[in-house]
Amino acid sequence: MNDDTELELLYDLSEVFRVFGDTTRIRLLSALRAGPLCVSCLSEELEMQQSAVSHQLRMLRSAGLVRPTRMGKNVSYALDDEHVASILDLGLSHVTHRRAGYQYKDDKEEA
Amino acid sequence: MNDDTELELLYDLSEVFRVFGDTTRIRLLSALRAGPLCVSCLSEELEMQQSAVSHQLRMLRSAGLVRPTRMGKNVSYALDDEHVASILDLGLSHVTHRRAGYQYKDDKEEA
DNA sequence: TATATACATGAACATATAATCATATGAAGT
DNA sequence: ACTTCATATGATTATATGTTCATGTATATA
Repeated sequence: MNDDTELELLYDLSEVFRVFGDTTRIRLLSALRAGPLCVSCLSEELEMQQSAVSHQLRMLRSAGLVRPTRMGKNVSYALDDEHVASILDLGLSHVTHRRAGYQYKDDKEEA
Repeated sequence: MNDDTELELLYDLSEVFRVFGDTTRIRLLSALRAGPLCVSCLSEELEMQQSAVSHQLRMLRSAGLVRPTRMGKNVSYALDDEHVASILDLGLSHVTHRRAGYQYKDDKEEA
């Protein structure tokens, strides 16, 4: 793998994480962990406007993290990939580990 | 765990991913995977201004992803946590898996 | 102490991004 | 065909974010 390919890979990598790196999208993914849900259900669950939810679902779709299935009038969304759940889990374990008391020497209060 | 705590957890989670979700920071983390490096080395490696690198290292520090150690005039940065490498790896495996030919029905060309 | 080197940081600016509003599309029922 | 319900999407706007420039701080060395 040459430097250029590696760079592209890193670009893709940061793009994936960027998609995970938003509160609304994380909440959507988290809600879908329990199983597929339609847009209006997600909208109620997060107490957000349907439009906002749809916009974010679109991003998740483009990133290949969720998959839509039409069910009559509704569209049901599901996590697309085992990786998605794994990444969520690993992130969670990191966060909870840090919460559990592990502290850093400085920068604790930084922006 | 009540809903409030869960919500906070998800906020923290998205924050962690947000930090990973930038090209410069991913490149920094990736460079540090091979071992600790000082700021000027990272600056050269990424071919970016020292100031930009420092700003991003500050974010990585605040997030607890890297740890600085002063070595004389230089400051050496290292990945702070095993989790960091794991998360990078898992993200990479997701990206490479998708690259390897798995394609989605639509949304392939979306923004 | 004066100077140089390495790094950090505040301010400013340009760009990216998420929510909202209005509206379009699409499916189901009358 | 018309209406209703569910979802998608374009445009707009407010905010967030990354880089640059200028400058501050810290360490080493003459």
